[in-house]
Amino acid sequence: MLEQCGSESSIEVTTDEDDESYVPDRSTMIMNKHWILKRCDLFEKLTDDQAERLERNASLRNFPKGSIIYAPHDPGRSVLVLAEGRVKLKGITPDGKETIVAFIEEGELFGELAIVDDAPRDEFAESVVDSTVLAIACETLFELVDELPAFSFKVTRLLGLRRRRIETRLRNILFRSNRQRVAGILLELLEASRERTGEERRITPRLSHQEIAGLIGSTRETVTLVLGQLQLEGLIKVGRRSITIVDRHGLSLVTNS
Amino acid sequence: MLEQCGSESSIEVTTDEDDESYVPDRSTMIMNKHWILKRCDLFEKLTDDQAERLERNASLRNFPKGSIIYAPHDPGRSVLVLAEGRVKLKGITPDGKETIVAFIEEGELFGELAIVDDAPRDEFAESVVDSTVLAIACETLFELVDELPAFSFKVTRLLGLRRRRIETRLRNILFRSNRQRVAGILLELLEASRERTGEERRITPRLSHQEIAGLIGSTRETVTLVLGQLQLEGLIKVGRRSITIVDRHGLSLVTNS
DNA sequence: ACAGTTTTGTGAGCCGGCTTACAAAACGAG
DNA sequence: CTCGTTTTGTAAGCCGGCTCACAAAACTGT
Repeated sequence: MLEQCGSESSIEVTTDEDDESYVPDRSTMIMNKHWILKRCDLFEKLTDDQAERLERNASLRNFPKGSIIYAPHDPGRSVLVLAEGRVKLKGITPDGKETIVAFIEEGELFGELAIVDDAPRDEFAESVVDSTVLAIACETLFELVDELPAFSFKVTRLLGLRRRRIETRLRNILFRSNRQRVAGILLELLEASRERTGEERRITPRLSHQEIAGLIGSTRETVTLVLGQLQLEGLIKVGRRSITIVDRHGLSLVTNS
Repeated sequence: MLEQCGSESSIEVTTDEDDESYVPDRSTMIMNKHWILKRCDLFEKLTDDQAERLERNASLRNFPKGSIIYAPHDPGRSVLVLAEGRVKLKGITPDGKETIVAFIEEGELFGELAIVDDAPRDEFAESVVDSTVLAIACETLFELVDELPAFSFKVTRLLGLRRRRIETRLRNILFRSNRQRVAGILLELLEASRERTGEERRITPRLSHQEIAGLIGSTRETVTLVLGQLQLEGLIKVGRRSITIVDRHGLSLVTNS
């Protein structure tokens, strides 16, 4: 369990060239920085000139499944874009349980609090599958913010939206039973899911019961139990790392007990 | 308990003139909009021209102790500055318990997620003492953001810092015992406190045990109990609505059990 | 197909914290 | 000073959820 690999691999922008960890496998061969930037909606509206400047100060790295991209107390002078894979932002409690803050999907930004100040990171970023990450130096972003007000606003918006989400999550956890928490997190995850099968919709970041427990501050066993109940009640369908919401409205009734 | 007054009083900017709720009592007599803006560090660097434009599109209102400034599902087209008093941002669980998101002190901004999009509010803002609030229309802020990049960055920074704080709070609640939560929230509140008595420091927003419970998702009785224990152990001193941290380091040991 | 790993299922037992129920302080207003 | 309100203190009893302990699937790589 929890093979906690040492935090020897802090990701920070150095120069463009000496990217020793660049491994030209099937995916990164095809992928270039420009293509990655265009795929991230924060950067899609940039001019070619601006994009190019960004690329010059960005470095691409590969992270095998389960490796730590950054850890608490790491400097945090770059903002990261997930080019491929999936990343888990988490904390570790003193007794070793992992509290999951968020999942990052392809094309999404993370570690963006580095923009705010130069405080160290206060969470782990771990690749849950083989991932490739683009690191952009904060200074480069500052230049962009200065000359492009629209871009600045997009950043503000991103921070704001994520804050709203996490505040909702906090309210959905305080004072609520485990049953309510599970129903709540399922609905929350459903928002971010696009996959649909007819009327029913499946939670797209395929999660284990252990991970769900990490999201709501519960245990694996209890989550298994609650999911079982919800299935019996015909609200959801569960499979291995797969949850399909059958009765969305019924679930929202459960959250609000 | 919880006298839930109806949400008849949504605060939104109308015009400057017809401010029917303007009551020129001892405090608002002295206070003018300009003075209020200058006191909020977000606006302190504005030119006189900009400040004046802001004032024209801002409206001042008084809220007696315990009134609702805005409620969930309210439009949310303004950003608010607390000129005087204290405001509590909270949610209400289905069974009537209040989950406190944050306290707002004089000179601080709140309801600022209106900048991000025009989604309705998703929390209550309640004045815990008689308060006067300045409402600024979002459109006015947008103009400012466009022409003043530095201002834009300040907003981003504000959102980012608050997000970091709330993420920390989430991690400090998940998987943690009530004892750990109390110790954690005390340290968190201490950060925002300036009041000091020699070596010891007092939590400045004077909180009741009930409110502390609302912050960490616990009950009043349990909080009373835990605070009693912590006092016995010589880590803190408790009085009526008053908590003084004696052994800060000892407390941080408690949080990380 | 086989061995090892990951994920899920299930149950007994225990405990922290919630509930309920009072009561004593401490405070504020008149 | 007195009455009403707010805040805090305390304790018995109960229960949701955690712990611990296995075991059966389901998936992975070889």
